[in-house]
Amino acid sequence: MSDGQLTSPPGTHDVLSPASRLWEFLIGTFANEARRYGFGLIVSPMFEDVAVFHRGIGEQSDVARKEMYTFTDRGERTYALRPEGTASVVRAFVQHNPTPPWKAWYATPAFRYERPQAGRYRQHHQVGVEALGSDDPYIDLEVISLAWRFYEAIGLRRITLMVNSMGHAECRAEFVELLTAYFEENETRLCDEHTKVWSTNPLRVLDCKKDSCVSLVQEGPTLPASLCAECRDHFAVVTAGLDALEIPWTANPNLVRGFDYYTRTTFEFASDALANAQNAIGGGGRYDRLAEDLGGSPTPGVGFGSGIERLILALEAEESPVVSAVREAGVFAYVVDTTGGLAALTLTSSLRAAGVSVDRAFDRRSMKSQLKAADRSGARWALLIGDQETHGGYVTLRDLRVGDEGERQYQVPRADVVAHVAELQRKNSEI
RNA sequence: GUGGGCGUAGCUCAGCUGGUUAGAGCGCCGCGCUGUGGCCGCGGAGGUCACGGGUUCGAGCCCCGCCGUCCACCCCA
Repeated sequence: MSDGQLTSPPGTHDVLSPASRLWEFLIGTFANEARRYGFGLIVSPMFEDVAVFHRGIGEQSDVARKEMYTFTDRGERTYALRPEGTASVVRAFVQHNPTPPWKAWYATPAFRYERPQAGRYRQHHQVGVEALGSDDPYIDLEVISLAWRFYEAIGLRRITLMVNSMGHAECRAEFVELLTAYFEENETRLCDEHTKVWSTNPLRVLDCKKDSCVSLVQEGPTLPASLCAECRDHFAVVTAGLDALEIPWTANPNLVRGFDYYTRTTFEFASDALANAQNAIGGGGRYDRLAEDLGGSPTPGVGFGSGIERLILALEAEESPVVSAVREAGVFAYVVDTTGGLAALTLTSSLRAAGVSVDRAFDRRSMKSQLKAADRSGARWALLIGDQETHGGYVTLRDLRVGDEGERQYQVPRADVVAHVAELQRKNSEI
């Protein structure tokens, strides 16, 4: 529609109910899980001084080079919409200097200017956690296990966890040196693309999918071989911990991820149900230099983020029963009032105060029409109030999911209705 | 940034080699049933055929452009 109709910008989407119920479920489940692990919610600005991201994710990263939404405000300050979650959380940590270990979770949009396609959008959404102030590998394990338990809780089954260690700054630098020397010697064996651009970010070649790069990388220096004893030990504790928690994992020495801030532990979760290239549903790692790079005192950290849109794609691809179950959940009761609407006003108010989820009709529609709306709402019960009920001082309860006409309706005194329906809802939720 | 497919009703789509009032299913509203949803029957509302040009006696259909969308590459959530 380019006929003047205003629409959402390219690569962005409106999520309406009932599809958004899945979002409520995912974010709500993540919030519960994060609280259970002792993480507190952080709400921070969706835009930051562009330096936060340049110094954070690295100026040579693809995201910083070509995908950032940068703008200048009226005060001539240069900002960028956040392309990912970690850098701004660490900026907030540096600014407020909370007592470590500091554990924060978030749910936020993230913005990247790129061509939209399956599972990739210009505005997508992530839930995630960051833990700052400890380099203990057991805190890496808290982050990874939180992610794993979260995926279990939302019903994902076909998830693969890949782990790797980048080493600390010296190991990493040494590896990059070895890699650079190796590529210089064998430049002709790189794929066409990387022959031109490999030197800006040699690590990128590691996850190139072209045959030429793949075979070259296989024969070249490896990250594990470049790790110092301390980094090797750190990684060994992480993998042993995964085994102790019975979380299946595979080592992937070529897993480097897109942001430059990673040190030591890196990991990524992929869905086996997603066939396309966008099968990563979450990932993260350790970033022991990031706080320092953003002007704070040296503070190690580890975190992870997961894309909500990707989680939904993965659940759908698995044909998870969770998807339909969550989408079909509606209100529990629906008030049908053919006496004008005042009775529905007071009854819905009392029911809601008692914790019952209830909807009603408006516009003085016919009973037939209101019942139709009740049916559509997904409500289990219709609460009928007509002239008979008003005069008799009762409400008729109609079970909308019973087929047998004789068994589906009964009357409850007006004074008892709220308690009665609240009880029905309580029993229903036990099932 | 590069390349390809597709834009017809709220949704999913049909529309023959260009031919006169543009169709279906689902959804929506109403009626059959002056107090009762889901099934059934009947009726109704809803479309400048994305947009702008062009060719033609005539364009939803052909050509050009443009926007959007989907998909692939790069890379990621």
